[in-house]
Amino acid sequence: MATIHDVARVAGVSISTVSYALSGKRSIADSTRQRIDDAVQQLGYLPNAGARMLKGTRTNILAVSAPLHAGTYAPAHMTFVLSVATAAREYDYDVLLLTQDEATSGISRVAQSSLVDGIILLDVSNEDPRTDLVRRLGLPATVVGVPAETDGLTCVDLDFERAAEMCVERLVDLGHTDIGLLGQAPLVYKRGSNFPPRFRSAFAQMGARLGAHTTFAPTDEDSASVVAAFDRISAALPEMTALVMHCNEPVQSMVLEILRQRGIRVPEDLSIISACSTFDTDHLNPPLDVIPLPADKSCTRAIALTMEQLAGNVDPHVELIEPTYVELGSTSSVTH
Amino acid sequence: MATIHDVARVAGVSISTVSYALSGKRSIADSTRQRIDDAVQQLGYLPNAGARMLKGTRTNILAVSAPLHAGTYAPAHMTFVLSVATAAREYDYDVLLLTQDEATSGISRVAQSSLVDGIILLDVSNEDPRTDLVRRLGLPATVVGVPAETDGLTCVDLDFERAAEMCVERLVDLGHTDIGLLGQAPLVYKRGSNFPPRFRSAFAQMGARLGAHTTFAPTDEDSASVVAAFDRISAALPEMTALVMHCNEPVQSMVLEILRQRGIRVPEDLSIISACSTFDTDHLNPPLDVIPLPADKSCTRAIALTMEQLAGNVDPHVELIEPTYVELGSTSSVTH
DNA sequence: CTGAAAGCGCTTACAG
DNA sequence: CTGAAAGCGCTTACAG
Repeated sequence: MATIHDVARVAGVSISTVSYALSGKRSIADSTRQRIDDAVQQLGYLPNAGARMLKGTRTNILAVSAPLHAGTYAPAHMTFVLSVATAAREYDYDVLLLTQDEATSGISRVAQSSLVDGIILLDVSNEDPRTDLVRRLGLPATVVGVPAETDGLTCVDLDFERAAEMCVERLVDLGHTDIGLLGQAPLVYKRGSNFPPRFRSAFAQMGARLGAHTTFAPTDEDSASVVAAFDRISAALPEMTALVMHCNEPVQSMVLEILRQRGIRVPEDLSIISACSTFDTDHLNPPLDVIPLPADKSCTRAIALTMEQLAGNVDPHVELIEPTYVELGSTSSVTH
Repeated sequence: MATIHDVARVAGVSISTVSYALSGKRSIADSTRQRIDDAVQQLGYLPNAGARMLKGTRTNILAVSAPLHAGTYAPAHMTFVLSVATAAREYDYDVLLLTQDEATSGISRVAQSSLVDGIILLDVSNEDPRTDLVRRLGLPATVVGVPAETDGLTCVDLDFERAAEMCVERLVDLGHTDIGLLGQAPLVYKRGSNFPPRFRSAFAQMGARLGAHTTFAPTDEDSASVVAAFDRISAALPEMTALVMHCNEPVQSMVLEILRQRGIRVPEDLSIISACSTFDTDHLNPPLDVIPLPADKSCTRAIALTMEQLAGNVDPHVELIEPTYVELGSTSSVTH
């Protein structure tokens, strides 16, 4: 690989001039800059990453801690990881992947060996050991999600409470009074995962406030569980005219299949909203009204907040992204 | 962060002794080693990554190039990325994630800046620009998959041809003579993706060799497409008694749903084999005989082969993993 | 068994 | 506008 010395030799200048020309940290004569640029081009020169790191300024690497919890929907998870990587590149940062057990233990390792400048935590639960770790290490970090204790942390997430409220408000506006909520895997609620319970309780509270009857059932991803959960909701709410689904895409498909089999029409017999889906719902049959979970927006923001911290602007806070409602025709007013 | 100088001071030795004690590259008096270990422990010392890189030996980072092609099943893709990361850690390597457009362009960048010691290519297609890139750069690399031209490359993959043959052999052994093959998304075959056509043609050839009638249909992931594809196969093969599914898990579920609706029993009316599934099929209803696509095995092997190259043993070749057949009761002999 | 010193490839005061 | 030099934190011949 070409070094800065090679470039300097070819351009006929000193290495410090090359360095300054590349960083733009002091003015360079046009002719000199031209010769340096040519030499860089000709040699395919790129500064040695190790040397840059060693000089102490920046490694230009971010760690992304991405444990894959049971019950987490892999495609959604993947979307977040990819979004982080893509957003990081906008700031000339690369992303180091910490998964499985290393998702926690790797944090100290990469921090203490000065391999990374900061870290992004994905899929945090309420009591997540990783939050204490980043607090203690004091390295720039942003949490995607909202753990139980946010003191000293920078967090960004969709406003799940608001999303739940928007669902209930819309349906009540349309005249619905009996509204079901189909949730994620039971395990997800038990594990102390954060956003599903947040959504669930905001949903129940808003229902109570607006005088609607609501009920909730979690479900695993297999079709037997989905049928059982749907039946539980129907039994608890015999007059149900609307269903909010805060569950993974395969489960949403299965529900639509069940409705088809039973001759329940959407939205004539049942209004449906897909809440916080990572993926488009317009290829579903029928397409579903949706409040998207904007992975790219969360991750872009998470990276921006981390860059802020790297610039020295440390200001721990929780940033909630306002949900948007997308109408695709799966809700209608109740016809008595 | 503590440096090697801090450790040396606390232990009362020189930095070279610390370095040798840590690397084990020369013998150290027990008492000295003890004091060094204590100091390391006490200070939480970990060698600076940049300094290690700069010394030129190793960065201990591997890049994983993981473009997410349209039509690629994200959970499967995710499994491969995670498996690579986990396998790399066994050799004390971290993984840098290159995705999207950077999956290709990032390769030169990280290689030329000496950020990584080697690279793993995921999801390669027949004519993949990344293969030429790694050939040209000459850096240690392993391809998971088999591109059209493998000269000078180290590749590892499941033996898809053999897997297809095993499916046909087993079914013919059981007396089946009319066997359908449900494939992946049409796009996948058009794009020049590698393993789906490999599977498909080996399937057809083995069918012809053993005197079975076979037919093939690709399908997208939505239920309308799946129904259409299944109907096409049924129409082409009215006497069909066996179906091989080389498609994503959601599609497999949909097929089983179709069969249920139509009263087609598995395996009494139709024997089914799930080919090259990344995930378990035992939660399906019914569980399906399967030839698993062993992501962990491929990735573990890919990492091992890359480590070999790093050790100087460069020996480009294609390594095919022997498929295994797992019986779960979804196939039976034909009863005339 | 241990230490002093060179050098990896950069960045950035310090000098002119 | 440009250059010579120190130093980041290691590893590894070279010496003893």
